[in-house]
Amino acid sequence: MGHDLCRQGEPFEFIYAVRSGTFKSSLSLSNGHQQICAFPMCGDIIGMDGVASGQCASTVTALDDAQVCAIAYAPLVDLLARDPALQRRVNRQMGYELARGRRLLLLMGPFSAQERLAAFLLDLSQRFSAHGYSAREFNLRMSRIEIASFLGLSHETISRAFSALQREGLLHIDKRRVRITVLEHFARRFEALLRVD
Amino acid sequence: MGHDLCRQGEPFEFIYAVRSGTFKSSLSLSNGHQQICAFPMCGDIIGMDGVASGQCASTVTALDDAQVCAIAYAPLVDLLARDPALQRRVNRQMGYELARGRRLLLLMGPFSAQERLAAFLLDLSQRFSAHGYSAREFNLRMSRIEIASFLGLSHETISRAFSALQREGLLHIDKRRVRITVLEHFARRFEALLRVD
DNA sequence: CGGAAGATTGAGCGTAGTCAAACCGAGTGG
DNA sequence: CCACTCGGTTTGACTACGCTCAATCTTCCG
Repeated sequence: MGHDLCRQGEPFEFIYAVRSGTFKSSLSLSNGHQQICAFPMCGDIIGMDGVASGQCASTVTALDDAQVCAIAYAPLVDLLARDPALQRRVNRQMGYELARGRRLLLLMGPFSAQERLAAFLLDLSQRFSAHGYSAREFNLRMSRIEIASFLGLSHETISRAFSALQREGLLHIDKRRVRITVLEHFARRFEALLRVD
Repeated sequence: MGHDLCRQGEPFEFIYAVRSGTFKSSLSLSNGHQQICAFPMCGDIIGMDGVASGQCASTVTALDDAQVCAIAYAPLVDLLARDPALQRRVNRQMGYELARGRRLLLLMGPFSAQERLAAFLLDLSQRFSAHGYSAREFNLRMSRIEIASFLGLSHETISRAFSALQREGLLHIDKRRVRITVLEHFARRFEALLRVD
């Protein structure tokens, strides 16, 4: 918890398959600013973005107690050559990450603070439910500040957006506990955000 | 020119290596909004984001006369199994795309319109110069509206940002012709934007 | 108890969005 | 040749959303 799985700029050696827990991956710029660019969790692969440069492209920090499976990249490459099925799996995963990044980029465009936050919660909800947890009620592992950085907003705006969603009766928020009142309502209200075509 | 290389939702069959020309890849949402998420050009690989879902994840449109090398994906997979060097190359390219996406996401965060535009121009400049063209002077292949969509701004704001950069003497803009007055000044003024750590 | 970090809320301000008008160049057709 | 349209661009005026600064409150931990 709070520990770094890898740090931006370090030599790239491992990729990690997340088995449990939540992480944040962040980029820091030379001007001191820091931006969170993903919240990897169960089922995600961490570190693929270091393949190209040979350096870890981002710093990945655990937000809670987590378990990962570290996979040394160099042997993996050999293994891939001998196991086409595995290779296909790795390629698919990278394609998945790419597509997910695209979708996210989309969010940052012409959407209001409330819409961004709603889309973020919907995304979380879907990922939780894909792994057997409740889609309606869950604990956020990340602070308002981290959500803000991720969505390109200020943390005060995140706070206000939560309050606004609650005022509209769409969810109940208590600290980091989120309960979506009626998932169908919520999803219908914001479905256009993440659905393509 | 103006033709689609592939369309969002179509079965995924090919990836394309760009030999010349410029493209835009865009996502369209169910609410009708459209977002440009990349401007692939010479040296880039298009279509990797379809690997995971088996569908083209975005619509890719030529912005000028262009040449691409189409590579059928299914045979490529077999080939990769027999050619580890090529496989490594493909993985690197995907990692590169991933990292590039991350950097972009970063831009959408807490940066002003002028900074985003400048970063966009710097990125273009670097890509042009990497392929033997002038880093100081080039033609934009895309409209203000397309730049706006890409950067998550309105096209009027793009226009104003160009004017502002010109007023500051950093560049000269005439329709789609861009001349950066002193590349070093320009880069120093905005270097923090894309440089990590 | 005191200090620190997180969260919420308010007040004021500024940047960028929206709406609108005008201009320009390229096509098209009378 | 000129009139017309259409898409792209620029600029202005007004508005609004979100940022900044600030105060307050809670929780957590030393």
